[in-house]
Amino acid sequence: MSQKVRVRFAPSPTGPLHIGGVRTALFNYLFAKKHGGDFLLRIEDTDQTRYVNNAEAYIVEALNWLNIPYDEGPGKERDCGPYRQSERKLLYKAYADQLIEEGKAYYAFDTAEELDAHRKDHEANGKTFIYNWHNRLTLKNSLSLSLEEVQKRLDAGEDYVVRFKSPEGETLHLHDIIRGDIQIDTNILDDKVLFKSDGMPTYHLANIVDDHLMKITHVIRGEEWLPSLALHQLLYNAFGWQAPQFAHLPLIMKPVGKGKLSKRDGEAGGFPVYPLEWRTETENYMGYREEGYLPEAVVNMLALLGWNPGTEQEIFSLQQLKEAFSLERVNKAGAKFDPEKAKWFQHHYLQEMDEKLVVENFNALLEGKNITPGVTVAKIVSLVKERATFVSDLWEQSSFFFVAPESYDQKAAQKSFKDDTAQILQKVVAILKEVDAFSAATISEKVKGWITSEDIGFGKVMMPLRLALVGEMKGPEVFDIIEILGKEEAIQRIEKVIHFLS
RNA sequence: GGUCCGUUCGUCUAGGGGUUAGGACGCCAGGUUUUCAUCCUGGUAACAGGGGUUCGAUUCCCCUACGGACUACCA
Repeated sequence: MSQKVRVRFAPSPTGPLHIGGVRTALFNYLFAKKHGGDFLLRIEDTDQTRYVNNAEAYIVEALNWLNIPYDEGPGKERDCGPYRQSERKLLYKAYADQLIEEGKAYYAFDTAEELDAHRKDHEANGKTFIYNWHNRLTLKNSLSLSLEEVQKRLDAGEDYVVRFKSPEGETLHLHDIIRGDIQIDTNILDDKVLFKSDGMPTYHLANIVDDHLMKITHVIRGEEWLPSLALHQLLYNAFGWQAPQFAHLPLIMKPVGKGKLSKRDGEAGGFPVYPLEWRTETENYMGYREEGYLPEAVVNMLALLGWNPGTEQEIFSLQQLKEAFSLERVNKAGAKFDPEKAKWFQHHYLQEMDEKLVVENFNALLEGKNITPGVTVAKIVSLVKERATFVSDLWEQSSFFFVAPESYDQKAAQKSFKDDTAQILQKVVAILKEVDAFSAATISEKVKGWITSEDIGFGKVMMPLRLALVGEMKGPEVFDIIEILGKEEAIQRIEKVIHFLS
């Protein structure tokens, strides 16, 4: 008997989708898929003044990149479309009118300036101006004005808004899946504007009407909407509609300091706050995708920010998340974002990634540096991959394979270049020349055999050798490096040091 | 200011009337790597404070403090 689960992600196209919004979308998606339901995307563009052109495309692209596509929405029209509120504009007026007819809402003619003056006035006295039962009769609206006066203003085409008539003296019993029972005294509610003078509904009206029409069963949204829950419930009651269930997600907070995560934190902390890069003439924000994060890493990291499975498992594929997710296990308190943990997830998923794909990506990077990728790239990748968090780290870890060292790390050189170093390296060159099957194993065997028989000491050979090949004290096994470099190149690099020392 | 929501290691969190309060990230140490990193092992570190209730509270209740959101003809 239970109806099909339908949830929606309803962003406002006012700019790039913030990581907190991404998580809201993700939780909606996971909840829907867990219950075999639908995940809809609805664009809430009722504020024309804040509309940003590419924002919707950005949102869609971000969801696709993260592999959390919507079942219904712009471009995927089904029975409940259109899915942009601006395209549903005509629909809302009738609902506002219905409430007016039933005496549950009213016209208000107060100008923005007048209301502003009231607010300033109250503020000056340390009070807050609330437009509701206690003063609505003293303001300019269809409750205080005569019928004729109201009609006259309407006929004259005067600007008006429609306000909801919040009830007086009731206690509302609300329920939130995450927070439990909440009680609200309706006396503190204000008569929210439902319909604006520009002919557009406000969020509150459009949201309730659309959720009802789109048969939404669960509203999963950010905690910033919790204070509006009472109004929304009241609206459902006023229309006589069954309200969906609500779940208000905790916010994502700044890694350091106070407050919720904002775009500025990303710049300050050197980490992305947006899934995708966002560039306009005046703005330029980095994105997880462009920084080299894998979508799996971002999804996994976000899922565990505010939710946990109750077990000690931390690595989750999207499929596993769909199975494990539940709103009951979402936390109540806001979570500080931890860029370090994000990197940890990313490191994990890079290691899991198909190595062929890593090689492909790295090849592209090499081409960008005007280096022609050779057959050795696959070997190089497998040798240094484990120490990389991003594909771009691969270069940092392996550049010496492609570019011979121009100089030698001073500290290391001081330590390992001794009087007899040139002589020792001379011998190494001689050994390398003799090796026919040029593999790490045989080279290693020959060189180590020689070191042991001559009782030279490994450090005296290996350290300068590494410095000759790499230029610094880093990198994988020396003999692996020699194999990949090849006989000729390896010898050349060693001879360069010999020359440098003499 | 008002309303609502919240508070376990530095951070993300598990737990829940009697536990050596568990895990992860980070950090530190040791091991591996005759390098660096990875990796492995170990370590550091928490129940905001005060009152109740109780034989016993970190767990339940109240207050305080602190944090957060909201308080637009924005969403």
